Amino acid sequence: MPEPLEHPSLPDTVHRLLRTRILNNELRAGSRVVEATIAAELNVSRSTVRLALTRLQTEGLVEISPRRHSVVTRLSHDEIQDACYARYVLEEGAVRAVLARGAEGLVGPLTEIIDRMTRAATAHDMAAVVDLDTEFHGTIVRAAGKARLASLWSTLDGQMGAVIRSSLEEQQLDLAEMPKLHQDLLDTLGSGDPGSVADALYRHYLRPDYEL
Amino acid sequence: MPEPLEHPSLPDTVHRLLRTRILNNELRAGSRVVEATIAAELNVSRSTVRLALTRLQTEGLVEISPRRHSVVTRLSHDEIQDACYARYVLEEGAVRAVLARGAEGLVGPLTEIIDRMTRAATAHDMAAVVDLDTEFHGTIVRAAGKARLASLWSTLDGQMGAVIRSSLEEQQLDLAEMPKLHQDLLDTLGSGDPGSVADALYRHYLRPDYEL
DNA sequence: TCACTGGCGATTGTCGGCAATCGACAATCG
DNA sequence: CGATTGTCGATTGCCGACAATCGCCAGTGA
Repeated sequence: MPEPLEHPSLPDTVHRLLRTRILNNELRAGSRVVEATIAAELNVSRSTVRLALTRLQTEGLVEISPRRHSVVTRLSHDEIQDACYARYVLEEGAVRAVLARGAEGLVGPLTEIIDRMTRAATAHDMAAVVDLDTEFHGTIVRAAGKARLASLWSTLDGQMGAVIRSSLEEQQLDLAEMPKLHQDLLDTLGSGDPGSVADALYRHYLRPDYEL
Repeated sequence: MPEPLEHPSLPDTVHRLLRTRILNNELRAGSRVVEATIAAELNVSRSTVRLALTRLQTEGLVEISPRRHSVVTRLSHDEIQDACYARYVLEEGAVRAVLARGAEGLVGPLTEIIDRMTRAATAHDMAAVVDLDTEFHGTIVRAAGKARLASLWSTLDGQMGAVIRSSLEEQQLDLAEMPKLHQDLLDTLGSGDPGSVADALYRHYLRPDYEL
């Protein structure tokens, strides 16, 4: 299978760069993002930055006010819950498909991710833990073999990274808890019962007091 | 609440135009789409067309091969099923939220849509029926009050229009059946049981032999 | 003092141009 | 004669420039 050699386009690169900057809080929520400034800094044209920004907009990471300027999205509590619910719905749909074809192949990779997460957590490496969280859930979603589902899921990626970060920072969540939370999820997945996995996912993503 | 007066940007307009052209099969699946040609025809710049095309790409309506040209997506049977499953998952998630807060307010609007659909079906106005189908489901999804969910749902809009059209054309589906199918869905919705609505939705979107 | 108006800098919307890269076909070689 | 290479038109990737529009603020008059 001769892989077609992925060559990232310039807007792709800019998009990814800005994205990580936002997620690392180098670009604070609420701060203005000016096309020309970024363009000059990265030494690319404004059009390129522009395209990257519109992508970030569809991901919900920046808001573009026409004719005015762009702002890094500041997620309210409600919006966070909203994003979490969407993510939950998508992942539950994926899990149902995974279970229908048997989840055995997943246990190995997921366990390995949890191992790495444990190491990252003891090292207090927050960035790594967040990445591994994405990898964990992404592995599940991709295993469903539903391309559109996975693609929708990944558009929520950025926001979720922000969500986890803020949860951790507000100490509603302990870094050390993360591996355990995912181990629980994996255990439920092993049980093979779609209903209980759905429940576990719900608890994983949403607080108990969340109202539908 | 002073609505900010939506002024569609030029790319927006181009995007919508191309979209309807594709959905109306004026731009056939598989045919090439050349930026410069469209630009000249609509008397706008290539950059504008370009932006519209990238949006269509994220909606899965065109495929852009880097450095080559763009092609109107030709959906294989599997891809159609894939898109349908994604749509089903999202709408089920929305319905659960709707039911949790009571679906009474929905019955009126949905009945009215079905009425209009009946009239359109007897008039053999396929385009209208397809539009009303999206309106029906869109009304449900928006009623859930989950912004992200609705936004993800609407990115699948284009593809679903194509799906319905092809189903109708292949005569796996009769135009006259459409209102009845939606009435069934509405009835189940009235029952208030999430499980049975989920089943009904599944049947609505997917063939019985669909494998998860 | 305060509301309003008009100008100014800042920022985005749109544009057309140049260079890079592609596919197709012709020319060339073994 | 088949395979490889060189060339050419077509098309996109990226760019910088100009025009439109915005928010801000000083100036004006009541």
